[in-house]
Amino acid sequence: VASEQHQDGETAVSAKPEKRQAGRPRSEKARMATLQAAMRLLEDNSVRELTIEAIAQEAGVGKVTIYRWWPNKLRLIIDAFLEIMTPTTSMPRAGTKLSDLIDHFLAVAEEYRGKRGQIATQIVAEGQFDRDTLDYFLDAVISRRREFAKDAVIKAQKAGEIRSDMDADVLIDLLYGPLYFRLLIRHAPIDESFLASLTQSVAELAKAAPRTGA
Amino acid sequence: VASEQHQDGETAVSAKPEKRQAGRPRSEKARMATLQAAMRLLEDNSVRELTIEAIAQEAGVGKVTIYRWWPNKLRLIIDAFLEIMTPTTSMPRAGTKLSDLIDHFLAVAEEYRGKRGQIATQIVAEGQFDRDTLDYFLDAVISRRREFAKDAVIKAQKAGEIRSDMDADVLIDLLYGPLYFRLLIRHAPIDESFLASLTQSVAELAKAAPRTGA
Amino acid sequence: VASEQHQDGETAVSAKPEKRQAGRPRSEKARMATLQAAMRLLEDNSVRELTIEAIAQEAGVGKVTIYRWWPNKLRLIIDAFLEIMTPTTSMPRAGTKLSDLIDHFLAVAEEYRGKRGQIATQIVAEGQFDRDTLDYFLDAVISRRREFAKDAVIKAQKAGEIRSDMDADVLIDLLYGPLYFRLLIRHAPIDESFLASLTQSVAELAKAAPRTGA
Amino acid sequence: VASEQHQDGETAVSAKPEKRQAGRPRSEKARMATLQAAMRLLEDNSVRELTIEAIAQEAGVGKVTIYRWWPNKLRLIIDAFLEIMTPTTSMPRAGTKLSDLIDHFLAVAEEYRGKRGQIATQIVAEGQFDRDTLDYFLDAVISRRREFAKDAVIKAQKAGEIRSDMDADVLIDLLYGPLYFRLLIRHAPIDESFLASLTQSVAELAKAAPRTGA
DNA sequence: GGCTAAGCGAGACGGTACGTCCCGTCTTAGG
DNA sequence: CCTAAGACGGGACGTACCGTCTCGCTTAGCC
Repeated sequence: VASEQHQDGETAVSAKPEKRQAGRPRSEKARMATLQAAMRLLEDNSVRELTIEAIAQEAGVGKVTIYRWWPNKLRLIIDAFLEIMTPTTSMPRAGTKLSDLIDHFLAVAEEYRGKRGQIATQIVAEGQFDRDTLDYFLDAVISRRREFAKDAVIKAQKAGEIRSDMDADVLIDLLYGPLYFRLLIRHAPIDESFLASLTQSVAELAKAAPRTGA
Repeated sequence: VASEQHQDGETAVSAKPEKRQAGRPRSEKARMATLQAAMRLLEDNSVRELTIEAIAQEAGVGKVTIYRWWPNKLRLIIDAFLEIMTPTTSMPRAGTKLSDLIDHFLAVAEEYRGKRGQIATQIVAEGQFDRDTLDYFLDAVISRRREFAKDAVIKAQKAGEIRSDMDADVLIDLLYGPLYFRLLIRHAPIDESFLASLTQSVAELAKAAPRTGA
Repeated sequence: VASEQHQDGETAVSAKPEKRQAGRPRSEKARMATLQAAMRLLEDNSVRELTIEAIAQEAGVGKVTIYRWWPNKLRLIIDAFLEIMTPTTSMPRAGTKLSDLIDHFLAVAEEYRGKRGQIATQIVAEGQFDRDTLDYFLDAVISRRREFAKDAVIKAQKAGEIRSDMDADVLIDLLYGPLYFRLLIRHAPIDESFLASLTQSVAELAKAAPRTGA
Repeated sequence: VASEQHQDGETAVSAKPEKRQAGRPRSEKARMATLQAAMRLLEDNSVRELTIEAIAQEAGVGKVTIYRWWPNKLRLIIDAFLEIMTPTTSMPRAGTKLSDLIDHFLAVAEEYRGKRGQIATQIVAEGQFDRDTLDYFLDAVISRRREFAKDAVIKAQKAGEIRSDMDADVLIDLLYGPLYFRLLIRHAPIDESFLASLTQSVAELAKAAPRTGA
């Protein structure tokens, strides 16, 4: 998916279309084995508990091979998360209806209630200690959804479905914020009644006629 | 604040009011030195970078002394966070006004925009890998505020300030969720305009007349 | 037996026959409990494995009490060795016969083939790293026997039982040296045949007529 | 010299003459640095005082590297003792003369009166608490000399230089026992007069005509 | 088809922190 | 003033991973 790797510094438009590099090419087999080993180990271990050493062992791959292609554990895990785990919540086409936004949110929420949410949560947690990691995850996961959502909001505003004095970012945060809040703080469950109440509130807010005297 | 320590198992009503325990009593000096050393080191290091060894060194305290009184690094850091850093956001008396709730929220948000928020955020992050840690932080920090907030909401509902068909928990999550969301994901700043927009939205939602046809 | 303790500096002839010192007197009970605990633990542990902490625990005695009366582990163990274990090889009266010397040697050898020898051996071993310990053991155990042995040799020389050009110290070393050698190096067993062969050789050497042309 | 290391279990005749093992080979540089650091530290510290940590530090080597190749401190020290310190007392060819045996003994005694003897002595001392250590030292140092000595004795017996009813082991113990005795117990010095008296006695004993009526 | 160069597995390397053990000292209250 | 209990500062232990470094061996494209 997004693994451009961390060693080539020639992203720029090089003269020839394909530089042709000498030597043995990267082993796709090793790459997949590594990603799969990581996911397999994530079944029973937290992101924190995983070690590069254990992944290399499990994958039957040398540690150096891992370090050659990923700068650190988290990048590898995020790649695994993306490549192997996330074909699901792929973006629908943004409709003009408020309900499209909410439907997508509910799909995400549903998915994140399980193992996947746990891992995403742990990636965000680790990201607190490594800005690059957080940014990478943001780019790869959060931003994509956000762009879709923002698109949807703006279209809906144009269509008169959502009142136009509403900040799109804040509206989206009002939807996703409480979800992540409960995922991370775990002070209360993410159950049907919570999701219903939340989406209803946001919908109501979005639809409300612009206050006249504001 | 809440550090009852992790070793005594006789909280029950023992025979005599004060059992009087043998041996040299815990050194309050060592305890404070440790907490202060932790905070001092947190100025320049992330929670992750802190090591028990460095704290012990900085505090002029034996490692064992630390392990005797705190089960792990995080508990120590949370205690430091509570004891030394948090006299600030102490609870006001819950008024009956919606604005009391929002004022308190703004105070918390203000405080969390700086160093303190970073630390809280890192504690929550570490909590993802240790349930006990998360619970401890929840109990000591989140729950207190939440109880106050919930109290305020309910009083306001009785006073007719907030419409009564609103789930108090969800309302509070709508307020705090987006704040934590931005603190943790950092996809957008926590600035005046965000806080204004957010509080206004929540206020509007809270005040709105119950929908008739729901 | 020999525990003069390491703190009082008033061995000198003080004015009054019994100075009468203030405060609670030393607890003989604690002293014996300590020595006995040490010996009990020596049944199953090497001198090295013993810790002051474990001895204090086993004896139901405070660590400080031990440190008050013995400067270190080894002194305590030697005292225990002397007081509780060694009434056996107490000195016979030195006879004038060579056979008295050899009989005593055989008694010592017999005793040292078991647990006791092991402990003595370990004390000597620890003594390699603490001159005081070695000296204390020397004074208390080795020297006593040596004095007896030397006495016996000299008497025997005067009586014409042992030839007079023989250095008494070397003769004794020829007897005890091989015994300690095998105890410490364990290259060969200390069995009947070894003891027979050794004592016979020494006896022969002691009796041999002085070489004429020396 | 004898450091076969403590991890390979395939000394047996494996299929191919040289198995060729994977991975980076052991660093001879690290090995020598470690042994030399150990010896350097032994100049000023007793065997007991040495710590693996200090050796690693001094050698500029990781602790794990040391643990990888030596099971404990003593094995490392013995290897250092052998490799770096002991080219000296290497075996002469065993002659048929009693004097060859005694000359060798005197060479050993001379060498052991200094630093080297101290270290050997401390190794034996530590060996009292770890059978493997003692055995390893025995094999590498004591046994070699003993074999030479025994060879010499037997040849001398065949040549009529030493009387044939003498147990070779006991004869050797009569020579070396007193030396080690004084080294370990330190009750008397190992000086010229002692060595002269000792060797003379043993020589006399060895030469003495077999007792007729034994 | 042989040459060159990078990728590969294995695993040793220097290093940092871990959590534990015991040292010898200290600080309580009680005897 | 001694005693039991036990907390204290300190230092070494042996272990776990880190990220780097050699090894000998593929595995490819280019000459």
